[in-house]
Amino acid sequence: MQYLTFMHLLSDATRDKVIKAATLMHYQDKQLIHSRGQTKPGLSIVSTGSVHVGVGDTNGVFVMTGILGPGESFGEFTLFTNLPRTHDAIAYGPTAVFQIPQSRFYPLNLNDPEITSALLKSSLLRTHQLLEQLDAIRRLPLLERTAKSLLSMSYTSGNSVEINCLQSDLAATLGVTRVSIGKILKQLSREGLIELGYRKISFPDKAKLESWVEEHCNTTPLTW
Amino acid sequence: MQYLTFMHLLSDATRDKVIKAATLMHYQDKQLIHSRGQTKPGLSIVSTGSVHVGVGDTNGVFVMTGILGPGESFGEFTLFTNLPRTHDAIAYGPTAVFQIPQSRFYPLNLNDPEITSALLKSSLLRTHQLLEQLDAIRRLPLLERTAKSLLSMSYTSGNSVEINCLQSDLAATLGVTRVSIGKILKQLSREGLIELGYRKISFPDKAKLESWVEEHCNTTPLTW
DNA sequence: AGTGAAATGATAAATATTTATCATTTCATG
DNA sequence: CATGAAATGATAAATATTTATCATTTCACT
Repeated sequence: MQYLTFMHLLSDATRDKVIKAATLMHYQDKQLIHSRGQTKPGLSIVSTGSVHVGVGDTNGVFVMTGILGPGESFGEFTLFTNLPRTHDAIAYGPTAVFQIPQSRFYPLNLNDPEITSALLKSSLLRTHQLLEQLDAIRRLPLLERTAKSLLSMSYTSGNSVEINCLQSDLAATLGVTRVSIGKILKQLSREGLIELGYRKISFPDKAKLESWVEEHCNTTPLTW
Repeated sequence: MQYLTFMHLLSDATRDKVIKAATLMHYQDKQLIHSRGQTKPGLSIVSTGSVHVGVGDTNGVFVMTGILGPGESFGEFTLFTNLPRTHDAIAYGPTAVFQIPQSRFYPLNLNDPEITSALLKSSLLRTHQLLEQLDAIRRLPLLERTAKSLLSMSYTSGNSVEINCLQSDLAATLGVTRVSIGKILKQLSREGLIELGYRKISFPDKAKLESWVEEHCNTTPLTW
């Protein structure tokens, strides 16, 4: 999947042109890259590290809508609609991002149809993933959804045996309350699928969790 | 928003070329246009009528992911990835669809960068709508979510003052039961925001519905 | 080591949603 | 224009989730 990002869809020559047109910006962990309401359009591409995209709600909880890795782009929508940004983008860990303001993107795009084509493909893939996510929300009970989500988070955070996350953040991401998540997590830990810690959740037997998710979430081959 | 479909994003000249390259196919109500798993790629564009896109689940319930109206395209994913189709497409009412098989789409696309560009824009809009939907599921109660969803469906099905859809389909689309949707719809109709009919929901005062949604859903255009 | 804010654990009452069932309405059909 | 399948309306009991509270644990910081 990682090779189907915007950057990986470009030829070497075009990728070079894109990088030349960009300014490489560095961000520290938790540093804000873009925030809601900003009006300066531009294309951003993750170079190294990872970017969390979401919205900080009224209570200050960050509701995440996506995690972007190297090669993945964001900001396309503002670029093509000139509407203000309404998502926050935050660096997760030390992160570098290629920034291309609109003025520099236009000539680049006009001279190279490959860019539009790559943006189209990555947008179609993103749409596809979002459809899958929606599908999970509509068909799976909270227990299953939580397990699936935790597993997916374990992958995106370096495939480690534990993830650092607050139960309240997890609740916000899944769109339920902390109480509900608490019950679900206790249930999952009773089944030996996870272990609960302070500010972290660990996976004592990842293979077991994987097969549990496989079995209970009816992971339909909407993916490939 | 309602005129930002693939076809509406094209210039007259290019639109003519697209139509010339296409075969106009006619479908009866409920007739299958494409089904999940099919491998023959091609671009489809709704000419008249409406197309329901979704997945029939194990119980035979059709979980809808979108309603497409005149000018809207589907099948782009297969076209650009050569992967089997991930969704079923079903005609809702008498429907005509422009069909362009891959072999005829390629030369068309190569000679006219406008086509890729229009596909990109409509794909970005679709992604945008899906993000909004996800966000709505996570933060809005069912009443608000339903109103918002209905409004959005009215746009995607040609901005008409009524949409043709079963309450059970709507329920599956929102991921709740028909009983819940029934209660919510009654509530909305009591407030004069919608009118319930047999196999349809109409909007007697769209401006009122729009402002209600605006007010209650804290509707902000979401963007990456 | 002690302290305090932040996070987790736990509980009960209030709401919301589902499940299960049956009555009523609609409309295509014969 | 009568009929019956499909869709909608309606209800009660069972579950699930939220809201509101308070207790306990953890860990960074004195």
